[in-house]
Amino acid sequence: MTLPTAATRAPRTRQAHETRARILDAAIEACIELGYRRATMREIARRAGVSLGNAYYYFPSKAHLVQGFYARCQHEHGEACRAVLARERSFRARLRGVLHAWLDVVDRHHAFAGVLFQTAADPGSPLNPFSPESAATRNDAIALFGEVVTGSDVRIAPDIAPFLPTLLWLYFMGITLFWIHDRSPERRRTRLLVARSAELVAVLVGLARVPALAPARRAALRLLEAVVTPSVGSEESP
Amino acid sequence: MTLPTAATRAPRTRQAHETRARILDAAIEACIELGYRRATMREIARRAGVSLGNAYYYFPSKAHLVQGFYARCQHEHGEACRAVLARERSFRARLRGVLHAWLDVVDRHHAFAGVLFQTAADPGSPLNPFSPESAATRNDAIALFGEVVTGSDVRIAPDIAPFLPTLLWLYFMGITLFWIHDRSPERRRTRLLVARSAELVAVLVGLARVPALAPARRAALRLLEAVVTPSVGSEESP
DNA sequence: GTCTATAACCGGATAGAC
DNA sequence: GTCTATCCGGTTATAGAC
Repeated sequence: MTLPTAATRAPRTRQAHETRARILDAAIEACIELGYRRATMREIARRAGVSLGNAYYYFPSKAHLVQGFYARCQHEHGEACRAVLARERSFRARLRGVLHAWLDVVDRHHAFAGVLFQTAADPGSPLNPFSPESAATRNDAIALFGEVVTGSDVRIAPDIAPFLPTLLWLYFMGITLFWIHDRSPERRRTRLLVARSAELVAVLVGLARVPALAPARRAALRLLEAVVTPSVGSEESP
Repeated sequence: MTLPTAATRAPRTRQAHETRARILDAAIEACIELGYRRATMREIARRAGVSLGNAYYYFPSKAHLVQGFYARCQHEHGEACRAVLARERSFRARLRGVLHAWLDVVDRHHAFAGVLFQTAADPGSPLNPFSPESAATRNDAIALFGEVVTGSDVRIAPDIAPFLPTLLWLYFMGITLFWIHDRSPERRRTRLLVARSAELVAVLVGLARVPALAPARRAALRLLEAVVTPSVGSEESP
């Protein structure tokens, strides 16, 4: 999470690197403690023991600063998934496990996730999951869903296979979107959505190999070819 | 588009109503002309010939002001759809037509749609399509998709039918999200997405009635029951 | 009680000195 | 690389006019 990003100034000296890390840590801490709004740039700078201007020297905007927080969550998620993927063999269980692990990581930050997502929704923002700036992060996530598939016991229709990791990642984005808007106690609705939609996805992936469903598969493939570029090195397109 | 909303102060006198309309018109004009960012509240107030504070008397935030713009687009879309729905009978053509009509209406505003959407993405924003404040707007849109279904020649599986309008509306939201991020010339990718995904949706709706697919339909229904409240008076839930 | 205005406040972002 | 001073725009407080 202290890794320099294309969009932020890479520290040249050892001391600079530490300053940058201190600012980022202060930002994450302040966000958790105060929420996004009250974690003002001034407050973050104060906690880091630097001036406001100095914080902006390292991070061109508040959004860039928050990107570090997201990266940390994704890192934690990756760790949590290792156990799941080592344990489960069925596609459905692997998919469910990975999604629930995500909720386990992010749920305690639900309160300010909305504002965070708001920043991410701007096509011009570096936090935007479709942006070039977040390509590395995105590809890691897509690769994770690749593992969900390859390590499992399902047989995938070969023409669908190259699109599946990206598709699952898009599905994951959808779940996250639902979670952000979920106001049920402890986000139980999202948990329910995960359980039931993972079930459905598993059924659909199985059905894709049934010969009688060729017309539907053809329609789906034509859609995918038009709009999703296949893995690996994959990337959602617009 | 000058209709008072729950979230904005309803004008009591005739003169107040005109002032409110003037502010809204100025806002829309400024947004189109200058883009969202440069359409500052001060500039909008200046164009409307009122003070800054007065603008805030009628619209509690810039987001509320922009909601009027969205409402105008939706109104235009409704008009454009009348011709489509009168002309087309096939489900696929009706769906495609309604979606293309939407793109026809909004595409010229693509440049600042991103920032607009950013406001809409905040769960706390009145522009948020899932918010209580936008229930009226949302229900109108869902009703439109109800018309797409009922006026068409398809037979819908009866257990799916009550969910279909809301599902199509969610699909429509997804298309809009894609459009916002679409950087291809003239948003051709979105047009392609509409054509191919409408095809797929039509095929799937047809398949829902095939008896051999009962397991998939059951999984889908369990998902819908958990997470989507059925029409009419429908509302996506969280 | 309904409307309008002026003067702040606050926080993200920038300029430019050291 | 670090600072101070400043800009700019969304938002709020509040006083007065109808």
